Amino acid sequence: MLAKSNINERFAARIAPDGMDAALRMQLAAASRRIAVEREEPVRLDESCDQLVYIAQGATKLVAYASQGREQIVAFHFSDDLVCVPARATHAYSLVALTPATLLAMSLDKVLELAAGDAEIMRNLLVTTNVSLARCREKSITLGRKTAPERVASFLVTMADRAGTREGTSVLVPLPMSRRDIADSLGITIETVSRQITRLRDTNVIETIGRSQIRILDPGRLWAGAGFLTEAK
Amino acid sequence: MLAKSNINERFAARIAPDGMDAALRMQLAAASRRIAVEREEPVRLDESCDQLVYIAQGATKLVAYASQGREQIVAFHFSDDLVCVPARATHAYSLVALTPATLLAMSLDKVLELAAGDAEIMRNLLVTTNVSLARCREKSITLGRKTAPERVASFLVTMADRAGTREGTSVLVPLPMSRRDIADSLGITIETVSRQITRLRDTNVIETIGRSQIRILDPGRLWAGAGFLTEAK
DNA sequence: GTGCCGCATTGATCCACGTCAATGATTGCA
DNA sequence: TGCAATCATTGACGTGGATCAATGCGGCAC
Repeated sequence: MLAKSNINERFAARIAPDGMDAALRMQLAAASRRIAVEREEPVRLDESCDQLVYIAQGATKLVAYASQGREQIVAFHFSDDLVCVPARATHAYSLVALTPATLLAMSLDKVLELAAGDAEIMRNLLVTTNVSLARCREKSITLGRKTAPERVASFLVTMADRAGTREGTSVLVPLPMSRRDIADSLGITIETVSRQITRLRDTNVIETIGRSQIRILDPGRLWAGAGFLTEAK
Repeated sequence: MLAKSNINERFAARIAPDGMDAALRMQLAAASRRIAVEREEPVRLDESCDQLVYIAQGATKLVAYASQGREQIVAFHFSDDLVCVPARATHAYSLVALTPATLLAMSLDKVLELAAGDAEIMRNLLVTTNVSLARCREKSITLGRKTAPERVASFLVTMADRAGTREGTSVLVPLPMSRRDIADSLGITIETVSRQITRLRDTNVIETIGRSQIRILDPGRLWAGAGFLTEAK
């Protein structure tokens, strides 16, 4: 478990790698709240304004809710990620832990106010937000226009890219989320996820290691089945 | 048609409403390129790095391409909007005009470099990006978890919010995009969009005025059919 | 006005994925 | 090491929206 002071330091280094003014560091520490959460525990946040959350340790999912109990996972986040949890809009959002996690939460407006004079912090927050936006857009394509086989392949390629470790020609990918989480992230059902993973295993594209790890044996074929298009039409 | 100098002024006012240094203004003008496009014309942009585009006049769509000619509209933009067109990722993107439009395009990195010392500009760009991110997340829920009737209702509610004009209890909504654009934005087919609009008209929720305008007669029922959920589950 | 073209609508059929139900495997705990 | 609970897999069947195919209609040019 991380001590509060250590978390604040890591957050400071995250938004200002070149160092931060001691006064600002203290103000940010005062405006932020350390939160420890267990697996599957939702993070209790102020929903009246956008919240900036620093994932000091662990992994989380950002979940959006539609009517009738439907859930869509909007993003996964891992250690040292920054995530903006939107204020209540036409849908409600919550941040839920995938693993035991230690977080630092604060109001985005408050951070913008405190760091109003610091262009470097603003720039880092902007770049981070832009990366989130780029990921969200890629997800829109997957959700809007891809078949189930392509969705699962896209997911595995993305996870391999974010958290995989190369082993010669193959890639070992940890899957810290359940099949339900994968399904809720891809806009399909757990049964469909399962069938697609089985199919990829049967065709020797991947192998499964327990429930929470897969090894990509043939990255080329996995990529080919993901429906990507890198060159303009 | 807007003159180049006027466009630059409006862009400056958009990212620095409280005024901008004359030197910076000139540097930004030098780093940016004015582009006029016709209806359905794709904007020719440098795809090697993220591009920041200011929509001075007109309306555009940001389109992402998947394999086999599938298209997903990631966002619509109107006058005075700022949009970041991502560099080529696992999918290609392009910005396409919905109406004749006048734009100002530049490299995002270049802007960040030129405005590196200006926290206020960074802040405005950050807030703008955060709004785009929030919209993209709302879209993810629609694409991932909603039925066709809910998608169309969500779309009309969103358009009413962004571009509608109130008329007593009803709302007049312009639809500058084709049925194909609506379909490509919602991840369904034009036929399904058409059937849903017909259904909404038959149940007196909306009325259609030509092809590019609708009037929402019963905003409450439209909202109720959009699958929104504003309170946490 | 009027005629033409492209977009939109409507209908019939199909199929990918959802749903429902049962079985099987993994993991945490005693 | 074995048990139980949970999670994942597999199979059978149903359905919402895609696809294919006409037909209708709005908007622009002349």
